[in-house]
Amino acid sequence: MPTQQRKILVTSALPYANGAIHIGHLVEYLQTDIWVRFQKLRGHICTYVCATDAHGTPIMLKAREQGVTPEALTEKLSAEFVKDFSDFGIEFDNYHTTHSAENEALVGEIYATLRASGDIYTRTIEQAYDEQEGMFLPDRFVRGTCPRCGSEDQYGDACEICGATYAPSELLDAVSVLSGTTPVKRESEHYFFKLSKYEEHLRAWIKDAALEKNVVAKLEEWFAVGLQDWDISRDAPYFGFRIPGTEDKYFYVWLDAPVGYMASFKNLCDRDDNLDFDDYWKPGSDAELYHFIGKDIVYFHTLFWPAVLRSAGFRTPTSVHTHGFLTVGGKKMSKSRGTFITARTYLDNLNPSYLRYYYAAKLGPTIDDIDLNLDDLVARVNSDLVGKLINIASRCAGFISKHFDGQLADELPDHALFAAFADASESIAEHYERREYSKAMRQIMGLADKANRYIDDNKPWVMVKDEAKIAEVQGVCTQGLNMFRSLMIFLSPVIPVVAKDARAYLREENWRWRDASSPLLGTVLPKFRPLLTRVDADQVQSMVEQSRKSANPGMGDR
RNA sequence: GGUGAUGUAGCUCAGCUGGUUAGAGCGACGGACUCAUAACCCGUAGGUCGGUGGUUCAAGUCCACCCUUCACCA
Repeated sequence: MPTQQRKILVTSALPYANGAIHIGHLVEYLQTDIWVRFQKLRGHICTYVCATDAHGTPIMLKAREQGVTPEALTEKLSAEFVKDFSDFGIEFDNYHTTHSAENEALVGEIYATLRASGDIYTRTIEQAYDEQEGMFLPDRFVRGTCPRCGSEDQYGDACEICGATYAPSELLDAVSVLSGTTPVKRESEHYFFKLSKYEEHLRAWIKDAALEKNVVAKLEEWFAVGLQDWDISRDAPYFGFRIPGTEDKYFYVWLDAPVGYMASFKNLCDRDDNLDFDDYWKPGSDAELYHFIGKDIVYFHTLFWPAVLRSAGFRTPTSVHTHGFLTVGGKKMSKSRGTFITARTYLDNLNPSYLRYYYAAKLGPTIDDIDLNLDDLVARVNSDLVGKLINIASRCAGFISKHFDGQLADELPDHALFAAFADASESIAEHYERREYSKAMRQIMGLADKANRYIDDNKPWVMVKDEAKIAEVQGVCTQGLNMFRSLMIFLSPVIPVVAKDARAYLREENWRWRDASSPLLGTVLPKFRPLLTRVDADQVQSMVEQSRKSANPGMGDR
């Protein structure tokens, strides 16, 4: 049992407002949501905040392309994000945006402190400039021929064919993606953050944070090369916050994005009397702070962010939890294969509980990629969730309602068996705590097998025909339903909606983790209704078809 | 290209610091049961642990090279 109540602040990476949420994004939000729900179930004070990442050149250009303001674009997408997340049962305590008053104030405050500490300096750099559009071009907005292998139409930062990295100016026949004109080199003054100054602090922090070993290995590489100072400014036109004291310089989106974590929390604190911003963010805070992220943004969260926090006089994160990418059928998500599945397309076809369970069954604490195999999803959900777990309740419920007016026995016939479930609770909790969800799921399903075996061994359908043994049927089914109940409590962070329905069936108000260790007795239960239906492979197929069509709208025309 | 990962039964994955006949779940096959959303229970088969070479009394487990897949290179 938890010895004392912890204060925990958790974040997921902020979704970037230039496209829809897809099943790859969901790995992270589901991983985080499960962890947060688990902590709350354990009785800790756990706060989960997120926000829309609303700034930067891609958003500015996308808005321009659609003929709307960036504010309007990001607000529209934010609303979609919120709906998608909520329909997947992802329960934020607050969802905000980086384009907010709180964020602007915090970024300004942090910048002022950084400057005062002497951690900011300016330097003139040369960059690709589009004269027709009148703006500097991010590397990705310049395309041309790779100087090494000669592949055409490559991005300005790296060649997708041979993997070479270079500056946009090295590309042959470079053109601006925006205007199609040839970019010129132009000088501009940029603001830099002295990251190199924090190398020692970062090394110490990395040790304390106990980062995953592959993450540490990657960081070691970066240290070996030497930390470069960080360019935190961009020239106008740019959608973001203007740097105080300048006319046409803006904070780079990656500076204000992580500050968005703080801003979202601040926004929540302002209307929740039980939460105090400083209590969580001042140095020496006794609260825990965790960022869940994907492995693509390790750099920003394990180097820049802790260094900026340190320089700005805030506490640093307790740890950063990094996950891998999602592949579908062993390959990258692909629009033409129909495996680029948006959250909405999934929801239009399948129950979110399926995906929540499937991800949980595959997730561990490492940065390894996880694979979504659609046939495997069908098999696994049907077998584990419906075939064994819910089946326990389903096969006991009928006897209880038919022969005992729905009433559970007052005593369990097999205390030792129930104790085995209670005893497993700490080990399962440990797995959740360490984000070893796949291990937790395996252990839970092992117990489900045990429960089914118990029912099979005791054969209530045989006893029920024998007058002398009919009382035993009530006991056996009460035992069965209690095992089911404990397992549903263990699984409630993963499949909250199913758990809620199960709880309603059992006529209980709410569940805490420790409730799994004490049986429910004597209650009169309502008629049992199926808690989850099997996945139909046809539904999966139609989801894939739909994804393929919406990704290639013209293909059906011919 | 450099760096770091990854590759174990049809599928999805466990295998800690090298040590008896390599494990699980699902699927397949056989049997049993009929309470349950054709679910559940018992049993069987199935792997030269990516490849080659090496270190060792002993290697999925260490080393080298090659191949697959993936990420990072700010």
